[in-house]
Amino acid sequence: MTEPKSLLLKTLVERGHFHQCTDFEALDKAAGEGIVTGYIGFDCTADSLHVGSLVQIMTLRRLQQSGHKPIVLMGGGTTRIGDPSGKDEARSLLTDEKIASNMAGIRKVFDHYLTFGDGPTDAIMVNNNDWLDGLQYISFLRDYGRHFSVNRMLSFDSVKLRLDREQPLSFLEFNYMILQGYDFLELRRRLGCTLQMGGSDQWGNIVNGVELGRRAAGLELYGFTSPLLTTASGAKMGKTASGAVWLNADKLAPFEFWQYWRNTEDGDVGRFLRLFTDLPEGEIARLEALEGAGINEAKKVLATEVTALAHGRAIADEMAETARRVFEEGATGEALARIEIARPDLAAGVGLIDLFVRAGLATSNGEARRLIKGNGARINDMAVTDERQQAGEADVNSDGVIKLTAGKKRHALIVPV
RNA sequence: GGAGGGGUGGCCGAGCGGUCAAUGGCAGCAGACUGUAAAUCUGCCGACGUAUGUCUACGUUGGUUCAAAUCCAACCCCCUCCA
Repeated sequence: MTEPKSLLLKTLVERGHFHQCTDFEALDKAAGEGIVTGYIGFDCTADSLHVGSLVQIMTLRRLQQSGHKPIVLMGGGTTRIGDPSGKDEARSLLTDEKIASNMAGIRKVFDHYLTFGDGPTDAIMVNNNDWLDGLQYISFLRDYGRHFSVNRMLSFDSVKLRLDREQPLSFLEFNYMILQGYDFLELRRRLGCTLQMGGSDQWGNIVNGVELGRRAAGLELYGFTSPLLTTASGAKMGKTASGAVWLNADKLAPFEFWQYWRNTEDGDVGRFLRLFTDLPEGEIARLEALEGAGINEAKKVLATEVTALAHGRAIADEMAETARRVFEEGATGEALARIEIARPDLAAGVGLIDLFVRAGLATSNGEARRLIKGNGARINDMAVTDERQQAGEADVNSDGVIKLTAGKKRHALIVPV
């Protein structure tokens, strides 16, 4: 690999997005000469995207920032099949209605990261169901199926993994890579798209598309992958107590989102700042160099910057301020989860176990009980020692709420109404 | 179609008539230590219940037995080999 000359590849390499490329020099040249249209496909398996997809989203953002045109490909059609990559077994099939509603949820995420419109470098969103749904089986097989060798397909990791583990792989799923390859060709024809990007687990699928373009239509297409993201200690990213770290505010409260980034491991701070924020390199280098407890400042910047992209600057600042009040002053903060409770109920006394469950700090009575037994539960910052303890009106503090805490970091406010 | 193997908690994976809510690992939660970090150590980790307890769970449905994740039958699904 030579030093990239184009702004696009320079940016992607510098920001840590680069893992592999089918033809680095050629893509570099193309990006230096004109607008490159590139796409990344997204599954519609959930009604939001989570941080696992954030590298991909940011890759599209970098593409646009570098003066090129991003396409968000919604896998409306391919989701009806299910990508076998990285899956031990077949996912259950989703209904078409579910896919449609998932797609609507995902669309909202992208508005925060890309500028959509009709201009030359404006982002557009397309759905591969538009062309996959109407495919004629026989003619499709004759035109494109002949370019795929089963011998080769069997050697792909996504397939091999299943076979090696003696896990079933249905013919339906086996076709996924063919259709994804076909998507690329179709996007080239419809929109002049010459670049497909994705996570490194998509390498095989992407290469298929590039090769199909060459074999079936003599086209020169490029593939580019980003590293799969794990934390410095090797864990997969994106999990919290309450589940995946979603990018939609209605799936994960912005405060939790901010907290997720605030709790980044030390060794990841620099890498994440490059990947997930727009901060200039100099600023990142400065933050990254902080040592010991000082690195916490960098984590706050990281959390606020990432939240600003996902939820807007105003909300991000509010979350930073809430966190400061809650953690550094021990106060209650506006943005904590608020759960309402009827005043008469409260007057009669409510069991704390019940309250923790209602507040979402425990998923079952048993879990709340365990939390209390393990000294992890607090009410208004006082440890709860008796699981039969009740909360009453006397527990409402000067802010007019009852503050519940689970562990050190999870808080909720009970508001009498 | 034939022969053999298999389906266990979020995942991996033991158990192969009672002592099984089910060993162990991963993931998760809490406590200690810290910096709202990592690593480490400790405890917890199906639901309900203050609790001796009750209920639900080992592919599905029946059966044998005082007693079944464990035995039997049928069915469903998967894998391997043969045709």
